[in-house]
Amino acid sequence: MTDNRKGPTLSDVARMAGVSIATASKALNGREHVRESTRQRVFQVAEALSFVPNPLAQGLLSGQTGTVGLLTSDLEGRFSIPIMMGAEDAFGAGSTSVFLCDARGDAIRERTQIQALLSRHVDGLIIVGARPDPRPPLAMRIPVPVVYAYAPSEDPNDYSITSDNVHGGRLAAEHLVATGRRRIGIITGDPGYGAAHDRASGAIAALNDAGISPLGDAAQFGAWSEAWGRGATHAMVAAHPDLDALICGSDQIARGAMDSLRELGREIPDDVAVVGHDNWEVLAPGARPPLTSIDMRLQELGRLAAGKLFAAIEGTASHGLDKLPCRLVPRGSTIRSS
Amino acid sequence: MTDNRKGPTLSDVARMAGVSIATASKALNGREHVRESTRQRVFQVAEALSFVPNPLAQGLLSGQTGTVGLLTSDLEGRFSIPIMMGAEDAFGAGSTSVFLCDARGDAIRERTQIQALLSRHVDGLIIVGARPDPRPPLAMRIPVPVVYAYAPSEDPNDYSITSDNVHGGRLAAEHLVATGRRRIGIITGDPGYGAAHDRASGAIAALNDAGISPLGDAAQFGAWSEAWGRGATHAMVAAHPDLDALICGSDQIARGAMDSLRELGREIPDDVAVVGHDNWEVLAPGARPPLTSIDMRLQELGRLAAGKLFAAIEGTASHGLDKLPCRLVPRGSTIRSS
DNA sequence: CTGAAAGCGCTTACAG
DNA sequence: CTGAAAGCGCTTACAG
Repeated sequence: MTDNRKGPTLSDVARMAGVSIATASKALNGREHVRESTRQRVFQVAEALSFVPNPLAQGLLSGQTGTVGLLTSDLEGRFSIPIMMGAEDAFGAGSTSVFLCDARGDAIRERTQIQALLSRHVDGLIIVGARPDPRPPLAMRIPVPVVYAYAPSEDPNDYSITSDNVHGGRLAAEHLVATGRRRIGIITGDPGYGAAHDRASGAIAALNDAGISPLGDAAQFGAWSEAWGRGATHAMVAAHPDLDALICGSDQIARGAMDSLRELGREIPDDVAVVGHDNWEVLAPGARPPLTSIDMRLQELGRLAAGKLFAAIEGTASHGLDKLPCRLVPRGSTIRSS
Repeated sequence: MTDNRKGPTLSDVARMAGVSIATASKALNGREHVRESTRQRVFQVAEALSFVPNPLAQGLLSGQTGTVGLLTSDLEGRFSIPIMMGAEDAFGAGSTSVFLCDARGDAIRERTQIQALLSRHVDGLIIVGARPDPRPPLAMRIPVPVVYAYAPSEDPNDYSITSDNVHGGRLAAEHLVATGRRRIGIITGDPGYGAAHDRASGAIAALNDAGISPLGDAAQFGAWSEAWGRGATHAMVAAHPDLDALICGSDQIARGAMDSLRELGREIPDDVAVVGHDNWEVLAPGARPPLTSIDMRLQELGRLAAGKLFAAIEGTASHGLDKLPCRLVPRGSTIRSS
């Protein structure tokens, strides 16, 4: 399990290459004023010893550690993990590492984790909120660049990147209209979420563009749960027996909706088409039929966030809010597979 | 966004307290041979300056950094996040931080991430596998203690802690027997998973203890999916129309099973009781009725793993395999709520 | 082109 | 009880 902890050190390399450690350092770091043959020799020795510079020592000088902290409050890891994967892609292997910490949606814990990250001298921070709505900016002075992902910061001076919820709603509606639906209901989540309103208004705008209105002339708000999806669908079918499509604010709501539709004897997608939101691997493809859903492209979101953070670390900070367009993933709940 | 990067340093504290930095260091670290009044003065100054020692500098000396790496291959974050939370609990706030990295189930990426973690001088590693089955040990020399969680290492010389799948299966069966069920079927996942066999054999052993056998005299293996749960349930009902309970290898399978039971006109739990496995927040409580499930106590698993790792870092390494008993969470799918 | 020296922030023997 | 000095591993002006 354990082994000799210490690897070779720069002075080992220097000694074996017959140069001073200053020269060895310069050679390895590509500084100028080193004879080519010397550089080569140093490299050979370094390779032979499989020398790896100690980033702690480097960091002590430069203040940079090649690490970035990703602080999440998303207990499920449902949004954070794809975002983290995207961030890792952007930073590339080896050079910069991304470390994820969980704040558990707790402001105190958030402080503690940030202190821990900061005391380890991360070069930057990506803050991933628990919900897509704007959140207050970090309540402390942060000496490194910060990027807010998924949940934007309320401070327009910060840089944030979030999913374009209006666009997501629009995509869902356009897809249904394009596939011939006209009697379309909207069932979405907790009215306390701005994202719920955004998705609904995007959908409604697209319907209006097609000359129609949502059933009941408004979206139905409730909760982000299957149970709400079931209940709202029952009510919707009772009020509008001729409905032919449902736009749902989340995959969980959509699952509940599909459940109730089946119970009420409506065939999916023949009688009623259903679109979800999140394109969650666990829920969407396994549904019966597989659920068409709006994908927020979280991995891409993470990639972009990391790119902005990297630029800020290098000195070019961004400000304001970027919105990443969504993508519709069509499946059997809206289109009968041949 | 940015600020004056550097905080106060030990020598700032020393200067303001009118002592040498050696004395300041000793005072702050509780070393002996420091007059009490001196210590107090140093502490006051440190507090006033909100001095935080630079762990990079400390680490350079001690070789310890107060960080632990948690390497996961669990893309969903479904198992890793609770384990990480448990580990954080065990380490307590502030002293040791846990950083999560994602290997994406890719051996090359695993190496890269470990190199990154190691070059940052983590004090130890927790390896969380993607599936509960034994996995090969890390393919390289690791100079720090390692603990395998969830997926045990194949090397008995390593220390691993995993969920007691046999016990989980047993709990499910005992619960059903205790609530009066006798015609019990077992539908579980991919036969390539040892965990599937373990859960099934635990359940069968408990049934045997009660003097009964599972329907069809064996567990039905298939896949970890809703679709398999649906299909297997249809077959099970056809073959054993008098069944009164189903033990499922995962919550997803259970959800599929419940779906099919309802479709076949069986009331849950009156006609047929259903037990899942994982107690997954997303699927279990929202089911109709809420799903009784086996909880693997992943957070506790993380806590224990961290405890062992900490002990190993302190010099007391463990070896072999610990199995954490499961916990049954009863809900409406097995017990009619009053 | 090369190396001696100072220094990043801290800790630890070792003298006083 | 207190402090000057050396050193952890590296980089960076500054002399040669």
